[in-house]
Amino acid sequence: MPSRARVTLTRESVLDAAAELVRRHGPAALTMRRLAAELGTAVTSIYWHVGGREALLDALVERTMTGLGEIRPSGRTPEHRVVSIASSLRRQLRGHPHLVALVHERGLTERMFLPAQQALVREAHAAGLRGARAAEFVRAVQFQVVGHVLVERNRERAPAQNPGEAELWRAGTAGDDPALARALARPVDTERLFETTVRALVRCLLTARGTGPAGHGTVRGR
Amino acid sequence: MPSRARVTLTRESVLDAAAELVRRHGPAALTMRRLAAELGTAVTSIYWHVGGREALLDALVERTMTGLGEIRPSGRTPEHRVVSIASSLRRQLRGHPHLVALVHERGLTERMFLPAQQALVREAHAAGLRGARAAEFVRAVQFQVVGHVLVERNRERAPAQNPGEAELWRAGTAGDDPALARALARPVDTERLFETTVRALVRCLLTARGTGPAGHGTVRGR
DNA sequence: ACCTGAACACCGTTCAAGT
DNA sequence: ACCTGAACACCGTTCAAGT
Repeated sequence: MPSRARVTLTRESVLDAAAELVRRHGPAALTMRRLAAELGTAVTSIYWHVGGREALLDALVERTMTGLGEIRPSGRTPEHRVVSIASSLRRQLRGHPHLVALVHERGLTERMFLPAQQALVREAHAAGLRGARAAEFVRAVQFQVVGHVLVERNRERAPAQNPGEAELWRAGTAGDDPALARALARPVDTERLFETTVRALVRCLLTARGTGPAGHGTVRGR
Repeated sequence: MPSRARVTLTRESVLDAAAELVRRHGPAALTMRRLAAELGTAVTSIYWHVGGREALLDALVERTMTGLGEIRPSGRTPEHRVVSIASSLRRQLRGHPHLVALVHERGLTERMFLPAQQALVREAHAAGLRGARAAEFVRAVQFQVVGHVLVERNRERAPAQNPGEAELWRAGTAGDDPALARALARPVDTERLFETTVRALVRCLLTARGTGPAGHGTVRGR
């Protein structure tokens, strides 16, 4: 009260500072001591407001995730609308690159997809899928989108692979298909790849007619 | 020389001990000090043989990866063979659960797929795909398999989601489809999901006829 | 060529003590 | 109710010194 050189410390202000630290320098830069320095307080004050580092990260992930915004499907057919849901989620996650790492580290990748699930269920229903079939469709899209984002983010921060695709496909390993070798030596256009694969997956799963999902494994599913 | 209470320290023996530590207690347990204790040497000796922690992890990932074993496609059609390649890679990676985390942390997920690329290229050719189309196919499968493994491994070590799918789909949020709600509240059968999605993706990409991969721009794909 | 301990600059967390 | 510094038990890495 007397000095007021700083904003009064609250749970919110701690989370703000933490989020800013992560945004600017990545998750590794978020140490309790550095955060305290940024806030101009003693390290131990943070423990009073948000608990330890684990709790802090939990709260941070939670807050960022709820702020991600609505999923608004667009397009006329279910196929287009599902692709738009997937693209929209991907775009949102790419807008918070460090969040993806944070969420992954904390074993919460599944949570990243929860807000999109309802939207997907609606599209599955619109496409005539119900029950377990619809559930499988939702899960398939979920795994593919989240998985793609994880791989994409990962490769973005790994500039020099060793040995990378470029070297692997320089020699005559391509079975007399130089165009293929050239294509594989080039960096991936991940956005295009994302749309292509999601579209292919959706098309196949939504139009799969007949006796349910393709049989699998040793006996015969369902 | 005089005491010889321990095996002579070599680069190999250091890597052995490190791999064992990771296998038994996870990557977080691999600290230089603990490793030294395990080996019965001074911490600094490790630096002479393998360099710092980064170099150690690099070497560890490298060694484990080369020991993963061959990819042996089985099945009569390209579709079956591609699915078998994907399943085989997934199985190998699941046999080294900590490796996946290690590789991901180090931004090397792409490397996990390199040994499988050649096999996939052969199948793409056998299916009549060439050049950029074949490359896109390989990449699509790559992203999907690696992405799936990442998501799968991630959800395995996140026992209690909060709020999880179970809670989300308990209420009447399923649009009068109780079977769907029940299915989404249940844990995922990831193996089945993996096979279904890979099969769907492969089928769609291998049989896509016409003018090349689906258009992707802002306007309207194909 | 190989190994050592001491030292440095960091961590997260606890706890008794202040106001 | 809120904040503090001291202390504890850890980290990875460097470096001069040993043999």
